[in-house]
Amino acid sequence: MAASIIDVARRAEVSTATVSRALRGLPNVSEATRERVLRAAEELSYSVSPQASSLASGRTGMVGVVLPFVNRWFYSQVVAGIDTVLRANDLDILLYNLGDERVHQRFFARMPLRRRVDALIVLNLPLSSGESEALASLEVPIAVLGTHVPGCWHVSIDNAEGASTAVRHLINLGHRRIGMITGALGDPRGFTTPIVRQHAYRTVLAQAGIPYDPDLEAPGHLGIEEGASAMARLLSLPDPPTAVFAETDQMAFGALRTLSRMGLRAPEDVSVIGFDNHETAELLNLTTIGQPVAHQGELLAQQILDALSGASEEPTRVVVPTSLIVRGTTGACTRSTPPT
Amino acid sequence: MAASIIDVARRAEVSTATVSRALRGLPNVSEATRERVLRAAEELSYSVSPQASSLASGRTGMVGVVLPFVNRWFYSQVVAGIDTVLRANDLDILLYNLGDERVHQRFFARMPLRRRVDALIVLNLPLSSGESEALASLEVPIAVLGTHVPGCWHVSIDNAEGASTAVRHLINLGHRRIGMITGALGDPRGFTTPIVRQHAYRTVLAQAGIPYDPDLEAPGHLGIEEGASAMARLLSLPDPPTAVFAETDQMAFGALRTLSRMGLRAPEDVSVIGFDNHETAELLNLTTIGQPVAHQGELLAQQILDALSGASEEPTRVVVPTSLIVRGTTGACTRSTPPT
DNA sequence: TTGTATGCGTTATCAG
DNA sequence: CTGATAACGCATACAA
Repeated sequence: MAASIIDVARRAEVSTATVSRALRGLPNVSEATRERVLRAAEELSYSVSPQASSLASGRTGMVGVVLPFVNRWFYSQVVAGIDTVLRANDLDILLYNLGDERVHQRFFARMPLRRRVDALIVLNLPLSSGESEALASLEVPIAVLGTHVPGCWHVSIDNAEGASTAVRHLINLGHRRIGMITGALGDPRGFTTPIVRQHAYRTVLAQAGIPYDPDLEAPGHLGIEEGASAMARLLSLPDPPTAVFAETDQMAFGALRTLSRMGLRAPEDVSVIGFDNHETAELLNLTTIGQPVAHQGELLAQQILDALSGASEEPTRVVVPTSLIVRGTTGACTRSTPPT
Repeated sequence: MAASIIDVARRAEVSTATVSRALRGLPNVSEATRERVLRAAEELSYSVSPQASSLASGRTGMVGVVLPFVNRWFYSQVVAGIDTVLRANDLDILLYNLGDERVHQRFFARMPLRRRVDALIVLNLPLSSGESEALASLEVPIAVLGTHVPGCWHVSIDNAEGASTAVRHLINLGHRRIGMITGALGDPRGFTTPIVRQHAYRTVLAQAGIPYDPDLEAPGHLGIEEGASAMARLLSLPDPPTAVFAETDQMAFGALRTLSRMGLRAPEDVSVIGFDNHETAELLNLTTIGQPVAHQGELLAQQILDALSGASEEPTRVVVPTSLIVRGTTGACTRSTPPT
């Protein structure tokens, strides 16, 4: 049996209260007794029971991290960022991977982290209002990545800005016939990012006086395969685009694969730009919109720390900048546009 | 304040013991009272306090997952596999990312999951004997991926077999001058996988009667960049290899990049084979040795369930098969070998 | 089948 | 600065 606080108290010849204080570094303990307690604890290789401690103090020392896909590059990167900061403050991560729709349902039905965590970090999950309320009912600070939820701390990138930059980059290169490979627009859970990026695409084209052509929007549903087939569809148009903006790098990868399989090259035949700066983007020399991924995780964790320490009363919102990363898949338009 | 078991007991007009039994589905409760209890709990939106429950029962409902890098494809994939199985059994994942050496040290110094978890899953972490003992002292079932630890459950692939298959594939294609890009051999923590794969490479060459040439072994230290420079070194040899086995797909990616930047092609100029079947391997058409990644996570989780349920007394070991996945980067040797 | 009573290991509130 | 003691919320052995 592991030693308990009582054993330590006996050995140090003090009360359990004093042991508790000494071990937690509270101020009102004389150096002499603190020494004695620490030694006794050491000798018994004592460690506090988190459960008992939580039960008595109300704090759990754990932060729940809820996300849709642990196994995707973006999310695993964010988790790593969160971990860095939380670990340094002795907070543990309780992971909830809600990729599967049924798991998602079950999660909100049973609320397994009720009373389990001191705070919550939610990554890019579209939440119904009922679900938001359910989370709020946990009465712990919540930091959200992506979607904004009232009363929550918030970190995100400016998707409209990033997407606009991407499309403008293509326009600046002389392209006028610009396609977009969109993704996850039809997902029943209603992720908002795809919508925002698509809207920016349309807006920038309109601002540039380029007429809207629905054929140039190829829905892809995320994923490499989907990006590939979307690109194939664009290329089969009577008047195919000279440049393509893919909503995510993943889809851009698929687009590039289609190009190379058809014997076409980027940017000579078609310029391609993605979004995310996925780790593979550099490998494939893909021009893209970069966002600091792990850093967003660190920011979320920092917000949690602020909330927990009471350093900041009001939840803050921080928008991190994206940046255009020009690599080899975008170039000047060489084909002329058709007559309007 | 959240409702406690006492509130439920009062409302259902039974004792707290009965509430506890009814809620956990224990057999010796009449249907009528169970109904009443469930209803009362529902009306009060009651949920048990995990801390109190743990304290009283000794079980925590959590499994610790300790790994070196959450943000790498391989590990995030394994975690997803683990999550699938554990989640289905209402076990939570407590994540410990020990990538940083200092974090690693601190982890073993403080053993933060002592009393926190019912079981432990360790992914590919090379452990000193002291560290193994420290984990064993937690007195919970442990499942280990990769390295074998006495007394622990165990899942792994046959690295020697896989690497041998890779090298034999090249030999069968007529290659005799075969290089290897090795990785992480010098890591102070002493991962064993690199050593095993390298050993297999040497053994197979010897068996084929191909003389050993140390120049053909290019240390790369994992990572795309390292793979790229390792390949550059191999190509700069007076008598460069006609085929290269990269210890991991990541390093193979770097090798491919070097080739394409130098205007060379795979397999026409140099055949390249990797190991892992990383998600990007298909995209780059890389021939590789595939291993079921998420599945290994599921197996680990299943072992933990077996251990926890007492279904199996003795820890089991399972070795999952690898498979040669032939894609486009390996082909018949066209260049003749030099005179021995 | 149900209730009673005790223990689980701390923290925190008082009093000293 | 230190000690006694009441929570904390539940599980379980035992009794009924």
